[in-house]
Amino acid sequence: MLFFCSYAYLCSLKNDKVLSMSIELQLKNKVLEAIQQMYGQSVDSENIQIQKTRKDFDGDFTLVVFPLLRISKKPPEQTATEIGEYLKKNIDDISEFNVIKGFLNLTLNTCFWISFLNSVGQKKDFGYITDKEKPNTVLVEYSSPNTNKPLHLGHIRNNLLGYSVAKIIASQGDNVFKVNLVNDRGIHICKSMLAWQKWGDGITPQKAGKKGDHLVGDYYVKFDQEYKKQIEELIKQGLSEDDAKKNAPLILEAQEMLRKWEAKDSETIALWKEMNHWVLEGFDVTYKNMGIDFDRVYFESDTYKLGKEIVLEGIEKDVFIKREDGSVWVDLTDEGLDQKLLLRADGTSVYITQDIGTAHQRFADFNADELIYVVGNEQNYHFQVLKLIMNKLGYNFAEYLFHLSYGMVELPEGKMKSREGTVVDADDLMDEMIRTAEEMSRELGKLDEYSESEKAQINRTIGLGALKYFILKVDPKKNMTFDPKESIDFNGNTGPFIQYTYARIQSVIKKAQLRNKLIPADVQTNTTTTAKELQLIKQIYSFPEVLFDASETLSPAVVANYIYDLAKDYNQFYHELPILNEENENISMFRLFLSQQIGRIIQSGMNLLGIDVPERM
RNA sequence: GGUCUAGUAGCUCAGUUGGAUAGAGCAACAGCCUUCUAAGCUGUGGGUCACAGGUUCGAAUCCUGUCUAGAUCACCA
Repeated sequence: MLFFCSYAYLCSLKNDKVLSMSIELQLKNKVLEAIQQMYGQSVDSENIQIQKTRKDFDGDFTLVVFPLLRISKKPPEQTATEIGEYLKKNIDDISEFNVIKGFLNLTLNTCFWISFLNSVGQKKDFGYITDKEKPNTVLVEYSSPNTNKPLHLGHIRNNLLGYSVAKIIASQGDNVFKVNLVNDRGIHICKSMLAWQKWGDGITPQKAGKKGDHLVGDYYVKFDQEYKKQIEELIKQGLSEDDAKKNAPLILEAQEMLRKWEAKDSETIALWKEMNHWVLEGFDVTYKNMGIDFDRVYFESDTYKLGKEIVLEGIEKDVFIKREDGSVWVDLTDEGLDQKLLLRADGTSVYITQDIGTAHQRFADFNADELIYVVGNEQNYHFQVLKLIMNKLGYNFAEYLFHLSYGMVELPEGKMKSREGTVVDADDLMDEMIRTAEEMSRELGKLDEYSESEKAQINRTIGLGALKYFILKVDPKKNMTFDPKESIDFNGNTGPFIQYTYARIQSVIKKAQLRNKLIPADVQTNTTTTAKELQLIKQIYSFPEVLFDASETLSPAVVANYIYDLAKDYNQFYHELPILNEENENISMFRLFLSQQIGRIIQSGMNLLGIDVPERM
């Protein structure tokens, strides 16, 4: 290598994991040093703000000098200039600087950036942390469906979030286990069982030619319809609405069925097993289609009694209160909440009782350090209470329970309502997305020369990519609207746009091979570059930080938006500058290499979102 | 009523330890394919960052209050 710069030098000395952040650190230390030298004072390092220079200004990193004026006792411009001169003199990688108001913009030399790019090329999983000193064991519990109806759009958000967050956390060096807690018991399950028994006439998924979850869902709806009729009838007979709801024969029968189930009545259990089996088979198809999976599946029918003993122990510890009627409560009024029931007067468990038990069991089963629940924001209160209770019980893992609370997916006219048939079914939506991808491909004539199976594969990748990206690009905690009439876009800030960019890069790489151009393992650090190319390298530089941030905030949206920006900027580069057609061989190789690295990052980032990228489209 | 979350362009969304002139996409309009994939690129228009105060060199961002929307406060899950 002709040129020599400190980044390459440092790389040869140390493991470069640390270095990804190190230039900022180096700058920060030098600024501290400069202030000490020039103004004879030491500052809190918090006051040294190094940030990336905004696109519309010249420079790579910016020091905000306003907080330092107190010490320099000089105007902003002068302070910035003095520090700039010091840094330029003392850091080899700084090639120039400029000052605008109180902002000191520092530019690193091209050699630094190209050396960095070379180091990215050598790394297997750039941005991943592979050698964390003390990896945590993290459980991500997500999906957690009820086995009485098929999955809908809300579950899609849950599943995609859980799957992606698990991957993102794993990328930062922790051991992650994905767990599913299937809610396969309770009154709602009995409702569809009862309706099937009454009106199903022995129908099965095979006979009906229908997925099991959909078939069972039909009977859940049927129950509701018939139940409503009975309520109306009773109201006509003069009952109040409340009484009618409580005394309708159907609900009484369902309750009786639940009692039989709990008493392990063999007939009831047999029916329950059969129908649950249908549903779970259906879910497996949906999960597989969606491309998500679990390391371990729990069933509520196994776990619903857990927690009772812990609650009873809690009474002895005086953490909980037992009332005269025998019910057990926790008093959270000091924490600004209410009293909460933990065991019914008849000694049976409620929902939160079970969660106390399963939390305990999860930590024990996996020797876990953290437990993340991916659950909708309608249960914020529940998890707040759960955490407080675990805390009161003295579990030190209480502070490592996290509720990844995501917002509801709403339709333009409001919430989805299964009773009103406005639910967007997960299977239907995925199918529709794939169909739309097929139509687009056909219209654009993109896949004409490929075989049917190749076409199907690519359209699937694109259709699901559009859906997944559409959902994951939104900050999890925010509610989002989905308009079924305006189908999900394939242009602009979308999954297919990013996939297209990836396919484009692969196409260039393939063409390079055809022209016998070999992509080098690294490129010359003295290559002439444009601002656009340097900007792309700087964006690559941010990737590790983005993953770290996404992992900390449990937000795939951070990754999604980053990848979009990267793809957008790459497309500009692609349009402005020739790669293979560039006459200067060094430059051509550099651009090819840069393209390859960006392709890798797009793939890596999309992978963390659970989205595949096609080699062509 | 208490608690929590959100409110940014017509629509969907970015903007995260407070920093420079608040950004994308969609939709609308005008351009760019004999050259590496036009699912792309370029340009135009579009804003009282819900509102009012406060904190300070500086606020979409932090604090207080108000308004709006949603969630939740069950011997349901």
